[in-house]
Amino acid sequence: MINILIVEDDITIAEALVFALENSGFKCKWFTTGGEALNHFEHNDVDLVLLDIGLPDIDGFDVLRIIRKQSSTPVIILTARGESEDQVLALEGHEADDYIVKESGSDSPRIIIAKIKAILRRSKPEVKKNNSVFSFNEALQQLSFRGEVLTLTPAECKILTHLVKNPNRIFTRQVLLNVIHDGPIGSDIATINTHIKSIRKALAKIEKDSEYITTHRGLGYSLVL
Amino acid sequence: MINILIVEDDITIAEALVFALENSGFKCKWFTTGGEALNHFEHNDVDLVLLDIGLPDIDGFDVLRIIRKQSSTPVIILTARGESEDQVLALEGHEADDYIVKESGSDSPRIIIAKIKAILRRSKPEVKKNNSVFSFNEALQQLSFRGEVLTLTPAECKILTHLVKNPNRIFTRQVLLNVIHDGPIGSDIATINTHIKSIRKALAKIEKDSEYITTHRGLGYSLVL
DNA sequence: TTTATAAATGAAGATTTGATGAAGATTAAA
DNA sequence: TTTAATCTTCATCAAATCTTCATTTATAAA
Repeated sequence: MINILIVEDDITIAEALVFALENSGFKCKWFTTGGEALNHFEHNDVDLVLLDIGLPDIDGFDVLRIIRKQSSTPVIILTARGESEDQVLALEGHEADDYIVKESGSDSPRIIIAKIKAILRRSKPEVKKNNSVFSFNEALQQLSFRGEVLTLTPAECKILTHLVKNPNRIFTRQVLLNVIHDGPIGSDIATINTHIKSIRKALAKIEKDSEYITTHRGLGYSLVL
Repeated sequence: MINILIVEDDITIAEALVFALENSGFKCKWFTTGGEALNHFEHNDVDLVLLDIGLPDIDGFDVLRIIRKQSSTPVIILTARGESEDQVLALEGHEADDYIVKESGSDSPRIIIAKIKAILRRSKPEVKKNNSVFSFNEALQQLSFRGEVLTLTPAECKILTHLVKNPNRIFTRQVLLNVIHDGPIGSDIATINTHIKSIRKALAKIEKDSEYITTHRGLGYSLVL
């Protein structure tokens, strides 16, 4: 689930954005003032910010600066057509990741979504997750726990990655088995027990008695975060 | 030194770009055809590509696809005003990092440079650093390791060059096979095992037990720097 | 508390994957 | 054409990993 924070005081534009983004599977939070937006940003998990420059209370660039002080979350500036100076300022100031010119054209939402995807692709996943205990290095396909790289076998890594990406959800052994094997290969369900054991052992090597992986008797396993 | 590869058949635009970029401290290589550009890309250290879509020989998107096959080097699409479809295509296809609309306005170069800086900031900095262990002599097409020239066969050199240019990333044997062969020639995947063996042997001749090339069981190989 | 069931554990066997060395095939050079 | 270099294939070995299973421990219900 990717969370997008929208800061925009024009209701028409904001609602169009929210509509388009939620249709594309993003989760949106929309605020009309910089103050509310900053408050939300500081207390929630935000993956990307769409920021209008002309806000009623604070200057958009100040919002950007305050965000940058505490995080490297990608910020895309929303700017009205022709405000070229703003664009250059935001990008040159080593602050914004991109800008989008607000247009009424029908392609506009598609371009915005495409840009968001392009930027999220670039931004490092472990930076995005603020206080995450687990982090995943996409390039090396490595999971880290409390900053330390876990030495896991491929099957163990697949299981734990799945749990990390879907925390606080119970998965049956059958589902976890499917996570390991692409096809419908029939292995004994109990295999998962052994894998879970190994994963717990790997976690314990870094932090003893960490009970991140919970057993749900008769159901399966979950990762509590 | 940041190397930028420009692919643009319009001489006026290209020269303006080169002028602006070199004035900002970037080093530019300019080609008018996709073929020449790809050839240069495959044999040199390129940090970012500015790619025009309307090329005389190959379609710009094909160039982009071929680049993506072998590397994650940032690519910015250059597009003429109004070609909105192109923009969406390039970004949605999970390929380009951004696009720029070519304009004659005086702000245009400033925006381009600002965008380049913004993207380079996002793209992994570790790719550029720590490369003192390996160095590439462009003129002689030779790789050196700890100052000593490596005696490698062409295939081995291509593989290792690719790993050196993209360190700390896992490449499947299939991808590394594509690096050797331009076309889709079908060789046994296991061939790569043998090449890797030879490369390791060549490295060991200079530094024993250097574990630069890591095996990722079930996935592929990576170069750790 | 007792009992039945589920899960944890440890170890052994089966399977998969990669490393290695050598031989054959292909290509390029003399 | 001959020769040398290089690429590819293949068989074998070693190691990592996956799976199974018997045993012990924990849990929940009667």
